[in-house]
Amino acid sequence: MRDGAETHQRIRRAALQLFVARGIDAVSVRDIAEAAGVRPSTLYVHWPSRDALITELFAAGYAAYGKRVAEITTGPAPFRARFADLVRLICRFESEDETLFTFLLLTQHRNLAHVPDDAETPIELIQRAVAAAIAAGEIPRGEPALVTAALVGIVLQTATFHAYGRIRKRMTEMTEELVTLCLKVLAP
Amino acid sequence: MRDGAETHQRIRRAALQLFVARGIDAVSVRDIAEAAGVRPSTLYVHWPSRDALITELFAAGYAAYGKRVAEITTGPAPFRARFADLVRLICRFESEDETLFTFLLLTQHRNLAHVPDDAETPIELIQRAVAAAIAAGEIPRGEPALVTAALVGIVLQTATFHAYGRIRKRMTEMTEELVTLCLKVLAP
DNA sequence: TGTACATCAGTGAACGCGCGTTCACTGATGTAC
DNA sequence: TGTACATCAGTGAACGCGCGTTCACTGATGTAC
Repeated sequence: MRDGAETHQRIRRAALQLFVARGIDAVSVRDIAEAAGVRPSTLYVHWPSRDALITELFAAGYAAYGKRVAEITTGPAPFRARFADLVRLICRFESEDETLFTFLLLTQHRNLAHVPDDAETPIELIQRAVAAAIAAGEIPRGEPALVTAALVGIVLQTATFHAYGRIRKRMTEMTEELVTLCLKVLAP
Repeated sequence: MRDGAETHQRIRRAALQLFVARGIDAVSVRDIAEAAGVRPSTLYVHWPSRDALITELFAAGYAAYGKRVAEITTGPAPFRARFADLVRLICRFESEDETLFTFLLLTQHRNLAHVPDDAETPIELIQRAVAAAIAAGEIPRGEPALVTAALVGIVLQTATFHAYGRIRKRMTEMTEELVTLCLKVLAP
């Protein structure tokens, strides 16, 4: 009955871990409360609803992530260098908080509707940078959306394989191999 | 009260469409029944449970798909030719039944646990072919799981973009551009 | 330092609701004679 | 062709359950004097 902020964090962590392990819909308020060592009603001291907790978890992770993606994609460096940095950022982000990254990765579709309209998605930022690089002749011609899908797909599918245990190596150990693979796609 | 087989199919179709549109967990037995024009209890004439319907939908699609993937990946042609054919197969499969393909694509994680153990997943088949091609010196050296993730990621992320309306072109219109992108990854 | 009070994180018991599911039943269709 | 019966896809009403959520209450902590 004392440190509300500490309890708040404990519930967030418990919820995140359960969501990643079982999928959001398979986790009840009672499950989260039990894992956090509180009673179900305590969640309503900190959030107005189960959904608000989910949205907060997603929005918080997504905001931090999107901001750093925006800084890199809109920078002044050549496109290939920027994209290589982006891959490194994603791998670092994954290693810093694997649970949060996996949560964002596996629940992106369900939650993207909650992202404010004015905040552009990382995908949109990347696609715009790809389109600009194609227009400037920096990288080979191609449908921008398709090239973006290919680049993003290489990285996210690897992260997915990693999340499901199909790849045991840590993302940070594969960073440069991923960069190489992406640069191959961008080769003339 | 007559043609059971026709009703069976109508329920399958209704369920598939709702699952793709809203996500499996957001669709109730009552929703499916209403969309199929029957009463909820009718579903239990055709399946023992809601879960059995889901598993059947997934297993049926997955079996047909997996079989064709197995034929191509284990064929005698050079690896690059086989993989190009695989990309063409996936694009054709997507066009033949977009709803079924999207269902398999978006629910793969949830459902892969239901696939019988002796049936190898398409991913495993592809990864084994990749590993063999690397060992034979057909394609550049690299971690087989990572190369597989890159190749699969290019195709599936494109399909995901398409499923979410980010790419308007049909998959069959992008087949050869996808093949080209994948072959770039496999370039020496 | 000791007492009285305010605050507010956390609780316990209960709520209404929609869910998946059951089962005795109906009645249209196919079959036998 | 007409009648009696068997089949079985589909129904209607009801079930128990677990869910998210509410709210009056508790009691440890911080503050005022």
